[in-house]
Amino acid sequence: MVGKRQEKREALRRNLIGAAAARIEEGGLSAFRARDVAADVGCALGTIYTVFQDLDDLILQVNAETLQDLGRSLAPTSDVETPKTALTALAQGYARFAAKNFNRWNALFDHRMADGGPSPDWLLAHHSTLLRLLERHIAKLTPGLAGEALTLRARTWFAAVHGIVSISLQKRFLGLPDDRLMEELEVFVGQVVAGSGR
Amino acid sequence: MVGKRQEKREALRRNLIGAAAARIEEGGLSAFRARDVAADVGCALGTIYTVFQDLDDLILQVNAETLQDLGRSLAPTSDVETPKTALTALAQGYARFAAKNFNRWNALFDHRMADGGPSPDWLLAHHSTLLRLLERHIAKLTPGLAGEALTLRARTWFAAVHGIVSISLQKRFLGLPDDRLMEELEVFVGQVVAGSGR
DNA sequence: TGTACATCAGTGAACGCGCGTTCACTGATGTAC
DNA sequence: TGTACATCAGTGAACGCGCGTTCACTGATGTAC
Repeated sequence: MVGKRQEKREALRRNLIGAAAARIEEGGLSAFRARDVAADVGCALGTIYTVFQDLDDLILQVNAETLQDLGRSLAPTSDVETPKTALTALAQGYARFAAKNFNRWNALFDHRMADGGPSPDWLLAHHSTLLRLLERHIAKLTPGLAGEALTLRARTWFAAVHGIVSISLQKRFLGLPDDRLMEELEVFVGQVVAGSGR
Repeated sequence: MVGKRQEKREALRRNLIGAAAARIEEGGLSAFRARDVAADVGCALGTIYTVFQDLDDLILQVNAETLQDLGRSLAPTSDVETPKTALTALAQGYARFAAKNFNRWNALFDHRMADGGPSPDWLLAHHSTLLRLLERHIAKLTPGLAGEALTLRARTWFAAVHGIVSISLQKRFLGLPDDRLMEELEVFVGQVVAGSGR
């Protein structure tokens, strides 16, 4: 049976990604070690390198999964709502996901390619998918906007919300208090929506 | 002369911070090495540790300087302008500073305390000073807002602008194209200002 | 079904390098008389 | 002003550790006949 080997391989791969995700969530990217993942999965250190090119590769796989999880947790934003309701729900859903999966979510932004180059295309595609969730509602809000300009506006919108969530959650310096975050997001979205009607 | 020793000491300290800032600006925090700084200044490796507690300490000093530079470059925002003009100028000024001092600016947010703890108070104080630049104009915009609530709103405002600038400049994934950043900031500030009039 | 051989997933000790930090030392600067 | 001594800034070779990655090996799985 040829398929059995492949099945085992695939299971190993999933286990490694799962263990890596758990480790990243536990201690953040900076405390992430190949040896820990191997120990968690119960395989030899070298085994990781028979499945992934290097540690960076493994981290990218984890990030891809995180993006998919994020997408799933934002999905129930249907068309029937007003743009304001929908955009508020998306912003707050993003904040909730970030808070619940803090270190994995951070890894999305902390991780830099070893050569300093851009992320691989397949990862960028995940991002675009998520941005399209926003575009729908922003288009309703500002009917004149379409194509390139709409995509750009969605990016700006995401970036602003991300900034608010990000500064709030890494309490390092000027963090917003946690309990106020949801409130601030609602006010913020309300302001931008109110100011967009032209 | 006792003062002469202290003078030399102070000069060495400034040289080290200057060289460190240059190195950070050149290659980013992740490529920052004690040996490089020592070589640039022309002193021994160990000398760094006679002036600073450890490398972290030196990095914090560089960050403090960066914050001061940022403050200076934003300062010419006088009271006579409308809130919209002033807030647009501040947002675009922030973007300009970030673009010109990209790696030093990044270091402000990339750097984590070794023990995972918060930044020292004297560094937080620098942040607060900068936030006060915003408060002035936001207060004019929304007269009902004061005290704690005003500070919070200023933080949210800063975080949103920071997010837009940050996602744009680290081109990694969904970066806004550089030349559109200033434009997007203007539109964005316009929207929030328009939506704040209550 | 059984035997001999080939392939390849998985192993883990060892390599190699980078780099922050230390510490015994030295030479310059300051003090006492 | 000059000499002897004390202090302390500055030195840089060496330490120590962490950790990603490799590679010669082994044992399990699959194939041929």
